[in-house]
Amino acid sequence: MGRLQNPAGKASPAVVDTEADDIGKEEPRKGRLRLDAVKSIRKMIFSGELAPGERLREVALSEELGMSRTPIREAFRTLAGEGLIDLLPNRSVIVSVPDKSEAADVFTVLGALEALAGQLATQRMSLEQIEILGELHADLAHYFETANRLAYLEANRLIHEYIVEASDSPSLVLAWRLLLPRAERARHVTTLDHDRWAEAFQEHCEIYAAIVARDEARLKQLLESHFANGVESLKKSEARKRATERAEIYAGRSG
Amino acid sequence: MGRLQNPAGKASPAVVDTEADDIGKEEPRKGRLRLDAVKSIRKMIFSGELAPGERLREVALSEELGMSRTPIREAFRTLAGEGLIDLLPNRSVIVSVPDKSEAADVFTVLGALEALAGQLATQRMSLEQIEILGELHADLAHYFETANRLAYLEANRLIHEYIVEASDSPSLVLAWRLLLPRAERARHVTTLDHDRWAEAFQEHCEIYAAIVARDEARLKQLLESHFANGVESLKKSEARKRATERAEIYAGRSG
DNA sequence: ATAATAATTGTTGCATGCAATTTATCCGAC
DNA sequence: GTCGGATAAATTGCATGCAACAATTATTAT
Repeated sequence: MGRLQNPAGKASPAVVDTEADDIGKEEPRKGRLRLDAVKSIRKMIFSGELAPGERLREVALSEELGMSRTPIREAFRTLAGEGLIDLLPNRSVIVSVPDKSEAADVFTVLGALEALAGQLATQRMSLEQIEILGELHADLAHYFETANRLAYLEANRLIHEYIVEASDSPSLVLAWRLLLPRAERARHVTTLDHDRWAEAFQEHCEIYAAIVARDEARLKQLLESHFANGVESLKKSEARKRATERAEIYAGRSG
Repeated sequence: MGRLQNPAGKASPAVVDTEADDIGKEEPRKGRLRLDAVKSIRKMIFSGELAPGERLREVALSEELGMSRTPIREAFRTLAGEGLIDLLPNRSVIVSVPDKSEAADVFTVLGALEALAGQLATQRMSLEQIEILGELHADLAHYFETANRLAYLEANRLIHEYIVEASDSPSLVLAWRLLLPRAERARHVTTLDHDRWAEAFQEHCEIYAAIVARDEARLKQLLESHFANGVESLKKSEARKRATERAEIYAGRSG
């Protein structure tokens, strides 16, 4: 098993393709093994392949991802910073177990952050930026009308990201980026029902209008309620899901 | 926050690994080298020993801190997550250069976070927690009256931390802790003049009163203005400092 | 002398080995 | 049969070595 170097060796098929560059701002040039590890492990957590509370062993992951333990270890530090895994002293690292209310929690905090982002952005956005946002909003509208759920969610994320970055507040962007993976994880376990979808889109239209009008106070309020409504919908969805799970248990289904 | 059991019943705050808050240990214990590195490097950045933009070389740091490159490298990942350093692809790591308005920026965001924390805390705090907060506030008052500036700042930090943790919102705590080092760095370059000190203490008294009264709306407003006032004072202080520096340059002083 | 290029040095990225510590297994006592 | 302790296996933390990449200096051509 003594693998020497792995130069240019795409020999390992287990590596997932790395297309989206969600979080890192480092250019994925050469030393990308660590970043690949971060993305792969994050994906595993989102997909549920790694269950909450599950132990992450360095050797197992390194073999699965076709790299040595070092980049895995370093990826752990990054993921720990995102709160996706917990580093226990001399013991294994485990996938953090999301509190049952984590989804609501993270959206609440994101709501506060984006409300502030909206305030700052209305003051600081250039006309070009508002124009770009208009295009993004048009995309969103298109995906809503064509009922393209996945594309809509991506456009939605882009808009929120754009507003946050337009706040021109490095700390705000930093904190927002930190929480984003958790929100994504939360989103992966919930579903967007159609009523909420329509409502959310309507809210987005108002948000866009408030930005164009540079109505700071209104935008803040809109963003706050946008997230609060999302949390509400989420809680309902969760309650429904729990009820379904209970029903399955009673029906004798185990998996 | 995603932790399984709380080991040995130590009612530790809701934070995961990040960095354990032990006080200085000279003995090269085991399993803590990485955390020591994080703390040491952070301190160097705060103290200015490592200037913004300065390159961090792994070997130099490892020799200075008496450890190998590995824990240094891992510490870099953590610090990069905090935004204190920037990781360039295959090049050196550099101390991130704080934007000249970073202090105001980070305090603005912290203000929004703590305003939310206050809202949540008023709903969720137990009577015991309020009692503990009362003790912390009494400490603060004592240090204010005895004009013990350093102890006051520490007590101040403890109170804010306690409120944040009392929010019982893992995401909020996570984001807050992320920004804290930046705020500390900002604080290290500013001074608290006496007028602002008195004003801030007065605000703290009102904050405490609002918590006892569980007046959510008022607390939120108080915290917001508490931070806004802090930012204001900061900007004035910065302007003063810049003026002084200019004067020194004209006077021919270089150090 | 200057500019382009090649050799050299320095630094980061990754792999691997070893020691320390934790976790798991087995055996005996109650 | 269950609990407790000693031993063995597994796993993490750290150190170190090697190769790739970047920066720097030396060399050569114009």
